[in-house]
Amino acid sequence: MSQSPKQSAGRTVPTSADVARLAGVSRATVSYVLNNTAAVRISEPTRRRVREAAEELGYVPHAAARSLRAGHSRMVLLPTAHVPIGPLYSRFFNDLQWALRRLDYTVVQYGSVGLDPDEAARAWAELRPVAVVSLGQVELTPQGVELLKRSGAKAVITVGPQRVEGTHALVMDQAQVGRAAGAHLVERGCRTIGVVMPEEPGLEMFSVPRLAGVRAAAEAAGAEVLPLPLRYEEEPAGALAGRWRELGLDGVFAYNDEYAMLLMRALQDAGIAIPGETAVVGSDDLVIGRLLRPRLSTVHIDMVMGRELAELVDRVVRDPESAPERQELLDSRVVRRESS
Amino acid sequence: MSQSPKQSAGRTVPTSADVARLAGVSRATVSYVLNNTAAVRISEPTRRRVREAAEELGYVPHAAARSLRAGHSRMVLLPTAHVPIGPLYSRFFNDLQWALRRLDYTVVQYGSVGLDPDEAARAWAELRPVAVVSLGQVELTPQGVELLKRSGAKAVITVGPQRVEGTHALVMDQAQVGRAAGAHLVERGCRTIGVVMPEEPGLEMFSVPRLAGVRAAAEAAGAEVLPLPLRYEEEPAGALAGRWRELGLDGVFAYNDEYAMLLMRALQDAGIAIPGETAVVGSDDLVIGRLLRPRLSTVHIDMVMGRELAELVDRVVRDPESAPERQELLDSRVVRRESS
DNA sequence: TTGAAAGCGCTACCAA
DNA sequence: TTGGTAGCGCTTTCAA
Repeated sequence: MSQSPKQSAGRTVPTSADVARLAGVSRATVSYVLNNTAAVRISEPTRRRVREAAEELGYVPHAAARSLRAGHSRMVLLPTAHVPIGPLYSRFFNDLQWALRRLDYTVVQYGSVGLDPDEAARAWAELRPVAVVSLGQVELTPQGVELLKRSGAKAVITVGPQRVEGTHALVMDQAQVGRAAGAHLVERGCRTIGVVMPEEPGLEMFSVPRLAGVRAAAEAAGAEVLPLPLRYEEEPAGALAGRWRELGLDGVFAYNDEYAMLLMRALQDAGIAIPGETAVVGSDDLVIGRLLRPRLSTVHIDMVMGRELAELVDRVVRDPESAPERQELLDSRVVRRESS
Repeated sequence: MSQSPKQSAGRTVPTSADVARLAGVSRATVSYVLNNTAAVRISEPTRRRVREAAEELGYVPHAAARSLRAGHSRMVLLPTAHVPIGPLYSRFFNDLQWALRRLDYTVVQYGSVGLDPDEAARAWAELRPVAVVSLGQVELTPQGVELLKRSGAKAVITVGPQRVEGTHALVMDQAQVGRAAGAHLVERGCRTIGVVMPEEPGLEMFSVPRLAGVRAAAEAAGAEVLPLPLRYEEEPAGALAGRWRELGLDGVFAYNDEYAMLLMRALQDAGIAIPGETAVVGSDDLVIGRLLRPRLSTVHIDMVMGRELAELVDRVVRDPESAPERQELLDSRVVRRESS
């Protein structure tokens, strides 16, 4: 057995035992001092010696060892996939992380692109997170939830359009966004309404319920709805605009402001008058929506704040029974500008 | 109560010992079977018994215990902050994660907003990652690097505008972007060039070198450069446009296409002719840059691919001496459209 | 072919 | 006020 002292810079990673040795105390004392354990009182000179030794060695506690010993971690795992979800979502995401860290959780995003739902759940479970907060970018099955809970997760929370068995669900009723847009278009007199469906993968979770919402609102008023698959590029937008008149649409809900901008530009280039010939409504109320002319009408979405969600996570971790299983958290309203 | 009490709340997380007991073998055998250890041969019936037991219990290995025992992990840590860096970066980021997982690393993003550089490095070190890849969103000091290496990180790689002592650096020379834009504007005849500097925090790492690049190109040709702080909102853009003529600018590099769009719209609303009175150049070659009229000229950036970086990470992990300490990885060129 | 047991780094209980 | 030490879940050496 070759005991090679071949650590990267020749030295080995310092442990609490090294600190104890250098300070001339026991490992227990080191632990007490560095964790400020309230139940034990250590003399000031000893404290100082321990601190100095730790400093000198560049000692950093080993999180895995600590949580192994403790039997639990404070890791909150956020599964992510690359879904170009826009500033709204990413702002929320950031707030959430910040708020969780303030509550003393270690927040870790786990990129799960290309894993199937059960593989993914297993990979997360290996890390033994105390909570998993799925923002709906990655699918979560009831089996996955069960596995996570079995491996110690106190809270499994989903934020998204769908309800998942066994989780605490923060429902974002995307259909509501579609209903708002649909109702608005109907009210503006539209009778045949197109709904842009992005072809980029990963957006179905949002686009499908939004379409359903438009449908509900439109059909209640006797208007027709036509889904319009579209890739986020100039060419397909131009092609769609090219056959616009044969589609006979007098209104369109364009998934979000970015797709709306793309389509609107293509329609204008094709000589379609907006809103005269076709009314256009986007969603998410992005800054860019105000840059084209006519200014884009949009659905403004009020999202739950990251801090609130962080508090929910904390509450569920402390007492899994304490929170409602399901909570609505999205509110939306149409901001009418000039394109509708 | 409709739930069977046995497997709901009070149950404990199954360990390899539980699997061993259920299968009627030792823990060692469980480990051999589940890890397909090549050095040991286990009979097929035993293998099956172990697998079935693991399945039945929903056993998931404990990553912390495993890496504690192994003395190392395969975790690659990517520090992140919320920097609205655009699709270019986020695409790269995603590719990197995917490629690293294919090389059997566990990729974890660690949100580090609001931590100072040394706190952050310490927090990362606690997780004992085998590699840290900093995409330049979070600052890394030489002390931080030293700490990480001391705690076992084999590779510390920075990707960004700056070189950091002790790391393998993949330099993205953002100044080059500025130089390209500056040279282009000078060539179009501009003599007094504005450079938009976003006021949103976190972008200085990109905006400052880009400004320096424009300066270099402009001053070589005897042109002047004026920094223009700007927040990403309609109002400040309008205000800037309002005092445009007194600034006497005949060209502007607008940081990126989004800021360029915002500014261009404000300038047009203020009656400034583009490119006649002022030429506008953005950066990053985003889709939206083609939606306004005139179409936006931009600096197209070719970034290194995530896969290449993943391979570099792997090489450095396996042999820290094997790779060059510094490598250029950004190439840029002006795409002239109509705004310049 | 399988089992017993040591030990990774840490904390918490109990003893001194 | 401090030290000794068991044991968290896992892998791996050595023995059977």
